[in-house]
Amino acid sequence: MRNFSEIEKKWQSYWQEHHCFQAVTGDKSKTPYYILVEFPYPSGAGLHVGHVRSYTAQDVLARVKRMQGYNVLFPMGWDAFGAPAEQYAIKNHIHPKDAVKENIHTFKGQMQSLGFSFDWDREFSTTDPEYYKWTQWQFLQFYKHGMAYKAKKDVNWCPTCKSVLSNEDAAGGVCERCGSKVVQKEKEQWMLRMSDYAEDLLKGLDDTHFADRVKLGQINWIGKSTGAEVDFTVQETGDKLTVYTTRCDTLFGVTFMVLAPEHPVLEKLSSLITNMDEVKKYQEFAKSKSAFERTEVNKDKTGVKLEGITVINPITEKAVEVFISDYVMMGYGTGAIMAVPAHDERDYEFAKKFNIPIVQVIEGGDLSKGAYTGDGKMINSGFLNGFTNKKDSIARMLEYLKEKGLGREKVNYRLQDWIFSRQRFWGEPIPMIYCEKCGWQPMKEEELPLLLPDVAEYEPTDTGESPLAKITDWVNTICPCCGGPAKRETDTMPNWAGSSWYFLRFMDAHNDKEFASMDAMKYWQKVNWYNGGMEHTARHLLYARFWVQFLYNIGLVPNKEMIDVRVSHGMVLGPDNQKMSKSKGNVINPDDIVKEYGADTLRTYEMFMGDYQQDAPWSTESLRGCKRFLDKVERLAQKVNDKAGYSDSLVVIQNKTIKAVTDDLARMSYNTYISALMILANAYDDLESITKEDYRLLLILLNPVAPHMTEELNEQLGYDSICYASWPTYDETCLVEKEKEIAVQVNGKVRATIMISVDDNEDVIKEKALNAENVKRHTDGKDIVKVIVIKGKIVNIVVK
RNA sequence: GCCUGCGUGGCGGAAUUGGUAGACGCGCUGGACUCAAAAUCCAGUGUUAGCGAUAACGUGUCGGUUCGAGUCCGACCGCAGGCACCA
Repeated sequence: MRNFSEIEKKWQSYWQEHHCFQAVTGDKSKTPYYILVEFPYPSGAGLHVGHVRSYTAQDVLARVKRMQGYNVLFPMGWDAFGAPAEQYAIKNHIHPKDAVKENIHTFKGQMQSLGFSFDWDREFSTTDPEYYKWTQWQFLQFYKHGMAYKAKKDVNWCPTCKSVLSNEDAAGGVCERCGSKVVQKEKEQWMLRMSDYAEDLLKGLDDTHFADRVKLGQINWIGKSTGAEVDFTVQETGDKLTVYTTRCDTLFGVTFMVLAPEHPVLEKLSSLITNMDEVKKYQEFAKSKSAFERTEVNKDKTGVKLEGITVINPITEKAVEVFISDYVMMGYGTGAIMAVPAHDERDYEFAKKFNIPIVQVIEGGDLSKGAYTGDGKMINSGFLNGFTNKKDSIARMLEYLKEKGLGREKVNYRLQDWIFSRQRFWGEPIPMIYCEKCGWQPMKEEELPLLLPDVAEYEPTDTGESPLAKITDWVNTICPCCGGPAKRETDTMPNWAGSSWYFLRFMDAHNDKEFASMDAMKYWQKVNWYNGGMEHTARHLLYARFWVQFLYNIGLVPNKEMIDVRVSHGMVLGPDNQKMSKSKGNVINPDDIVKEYGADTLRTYEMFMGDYQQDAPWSTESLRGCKRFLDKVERLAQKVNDKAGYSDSLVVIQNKTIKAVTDDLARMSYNTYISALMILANAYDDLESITKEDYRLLLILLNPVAPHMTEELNEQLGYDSICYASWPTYDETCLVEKEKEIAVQVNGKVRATIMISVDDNEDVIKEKALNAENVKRHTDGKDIVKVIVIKGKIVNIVVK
């Protein structure tokens, strides 16, 4: 297309003026189909070629589905709260609101220049008060149903900047801004009881069609494990101390116990612990470490023995020593473990360091080299002696524990409650009020939204509180309960909040009575197809599913899972096969490509570059190849004759292409979709002339990926816009070629090819195969043992 | 360490249920058109040997199943991503 930028603008306006992509909620004449792509974070850097890849893939799907007669909902919006916008604003001395407005403008312009068929009538930003009103409203529902609570939690704290850091900003245990060592500081934070939903989130996966790798990501994150709780007794006081283990079969091998440094029982027992100073010092030491350091693997085990305390192993009734160590986490299980150094690597390391005895209870391995974690015959294990495998031993031990009341079966999840507070300005204010007299009180729902104040200062405070804390006018309010003086919560919600339900809002984006009406949600039902980045498949998806399941349980959404298919796209890497980054200087800007080659070329290339779910490097040379292909399609217009119907010689390849392309698109094989069209275009090019209908078929099949030029060429043929066309269907009977070349093998090696016709029976094919010149050379003088004929595919002759 | 994905020409990648490995595109080589260039078109292009027909080898490595393996099974090596002291 010589004037591609003009043509692209022309059709972009045409689509807008004719509302071609508007989804009408409630249209009963069509089947609804909801296609979603992750709404972007509108950063200052503008749209990335990676965005273009997933948006194009979904746009292709949306355009095909429309032609197939579906009522397609394909919306777009903005996920604009969060730290990057705040930091960008601080750095550039502008209000985050203005920064976001600017960035959205840029992003939207870029998207429109690429011709994506979004329904812009449903556009919103998570930062719009009309939207975050409902995010706040939903938080109140969590609170009212006992799902939100305040708890003391450690946060990453930079003592130099006096600021709370996200895990990303504290990566490597060092403050990103000033380079100081990050420590842990306790802060009261709002929490959502997501761990209550662990089992439902796991089971719910059965009702979805997520890609396997996505499902696995969810399963790993939830981290279900089945084991047992076993009660040990403190010898000196008789207090119960419970551990969690998945290996209760090794109870006879327990030689010590380890508690997390924060374990609450330490305070209770402090009068008995004779080296409490040392214990306190270790607790401080553990706390001074960042989450990063603490979870760093392969580091030396550290810890302190609790002098004056021993616990009784309920099975052996022997006393063992107790230690504290930071390799035991308070957040998982009971914060206490029974240590079996013979059969656990971490316990083994610890035992070696502190000279604790090691008792082998399973045969196998070489304990001078490390713990044996495999299966085997039980030894030194009382009533378990003679058991030959883990499974039976665990079952027997559990039975025994239950019988004697010493323990019980227990399921644990790694999934923890969701820390919902951020000490930031640029987020949804949490609509809670603290009154000295009445405690925490929710705001009245009718007073929502609680707007972010419009102020000049939003830099972080020295105390680690949100910048909102400085705005006394805003903070001071009255208690909704008693009417006395009270203060607002100054923390804001995390970035994940607004993105946990935005797909529901798209179903009914302008509703000012509800976050979305039940009628609208019942009409659209679910997101049929959701694409996004691999980096969001674990957390964003889990948060969104949790949010939806909660809304379902209180009767506000029609389905427990509101997303059916989830697929994650691969990254677009730089030409050097590295992740694109400014510092590497390998960033490709989509605007430059659109300007020089046109949107259709960029779209086609990004679909052609490789497997959609796999990373692929950028190549401007290959991009030019796609431009050449589109130019060739344009030149074919000169070959159009005035004959009616389709050319006879093209019927087979046309039907084959329709089938191939339709199947390819259904399985997201965009690169082979393009290649099939290249083959078709080459077949057209081989002919002297083609008919109008031949040509139009190619244009329609190509339209989803190259919508502008195909619309233009289609118009030149005198047809109505492809927006009103139907997706072509194929005729099974036209797929079979009358004549076909197949290979003939001798002992598995191809020796010749023969032409067969549809009417040939097996004997005829056999004869043709055996008579082929080169086949005879390889069979002469040999015994033919067997001739295998796979009809329409291959002949294999076995000789001796 | 665990989980997941991937290893195919000079390059990006095809091969949907085992059936002509390398579709399609890029690049490269030669040719046509042109005063010349660009664009376009034609031919060739896995490696080795041969003028050629053809032959041998060839999908990370080793082994297996099969008339037939890139595809299935077993062991291993390498790369990428995710989780990570989870008891």
